[in-house]
Amino acid sequence: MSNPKKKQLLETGKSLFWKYGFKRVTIEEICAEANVSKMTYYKYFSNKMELVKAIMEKMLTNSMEKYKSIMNSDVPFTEKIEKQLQMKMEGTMDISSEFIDDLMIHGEPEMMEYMNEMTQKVLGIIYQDYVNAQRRGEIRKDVKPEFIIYFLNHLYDMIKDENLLKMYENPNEMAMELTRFFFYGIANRDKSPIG
Amino acid sequence: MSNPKKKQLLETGKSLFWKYGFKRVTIEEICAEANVSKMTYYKYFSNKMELVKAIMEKMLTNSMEKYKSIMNSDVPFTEKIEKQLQMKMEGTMDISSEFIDDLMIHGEPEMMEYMNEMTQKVLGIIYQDYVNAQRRGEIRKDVKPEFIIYFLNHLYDMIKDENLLKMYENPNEMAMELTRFFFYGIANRDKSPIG
DNA sequence: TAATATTTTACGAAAAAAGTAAAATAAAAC
DNA sequence: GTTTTATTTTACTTTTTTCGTAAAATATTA
Repeated sequence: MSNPKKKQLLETGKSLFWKYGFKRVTIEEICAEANVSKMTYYKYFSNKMELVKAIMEKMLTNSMEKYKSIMNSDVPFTEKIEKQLQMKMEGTMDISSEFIDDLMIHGEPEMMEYMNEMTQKVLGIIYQDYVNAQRRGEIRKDVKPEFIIYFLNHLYDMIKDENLLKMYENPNEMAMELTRFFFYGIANRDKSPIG
Repeated sequence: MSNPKKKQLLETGKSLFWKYGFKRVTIEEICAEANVSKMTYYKYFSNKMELVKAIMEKMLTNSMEKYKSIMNSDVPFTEKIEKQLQMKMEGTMDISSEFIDDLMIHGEPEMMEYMNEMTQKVLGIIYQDYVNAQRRGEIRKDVKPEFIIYFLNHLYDMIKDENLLKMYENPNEMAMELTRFFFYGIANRDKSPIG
């Protein structure tokens, strides 16, 4: 990041959004905390959502970078999955529940659209990874790649399902469960057909 | 608490205030979360501050009850102090930092006044305890009771001092330090003149 | 059924936040 | 040291949110 003022805004924004969710945080509050004037804020971001997006984007970029480095490493597929479950879900992708609440439950239409774009983008990359994995015989050959995409899309819907969310202590736990299910099905993991 | 609706409001209010501080929480939000209509809210509390006060009062009552039960127990004075340091400061008196921030830094004049009233009330009780303790020889005889009050009042001011606050990880830690200092001075605790 | 409590709807008033323009300062580049 | 560029300050208008209330509808209890 070249600009120090912009960087300050991104960092302060993130820390405040993480604590309170972005609905409760005002632009002026961010500016005050970041020691940046409101005018300068509007120079870089035309409104609050743009800052949210920028923060998301940055986070996603970091996240994807780590994801790729795992996927490109030379270890068995299952091991890659393990690493991702541990790292990506709870580590790098550490979205606070306050943030998720604002994002999902209080779903601003503009934000939802942006989220979908992002998701599609990410899915595209993940999709290719799974196609490759399939070619190398790392996952079952009799699974249609289309089904993978379909299911991943539904995973996204499930995350928004409050009834499902209730079953877990926090969104993270739910995400872990869904991902585990996605890769291993309900079969005993030790006897998984993947290997 | 007789009324279930009122109770709901107090509980939901507390949990939301504790998380976000009362500035960020709206009355309608509390109502929605508590499954109480806005009209019913205004039946019991004429505005947001009244709810805050009620919550504070309840908390303070519980707190004072425990305080008294310790002070009336038949153990050495130092032991009482120890118990209070442990329990009252971090346990029962568990005011969240978000709440304190709203209370102190963004000091609403109305709220400050209320806090002062409360403090005076509490100080009165504590003062008597110290007078009694002094009579029984549990604390130094050459300390003026007036000084105790004076210092306790200043303790309150110190808590508001941002520069002092910065020195500690959280307000609780600072409060502990101040209280310890108040009772033991800077002398080595094992060789304390109190006993 | 009558009396009471609670919610819904709908609204106007007040307060807070968003967003903008122009002048004043500060920082950097020349 | 002057000019350019970036940032802040001030002071405002507009928009949005929140507050608080009234009256009618619904639910609860006696």
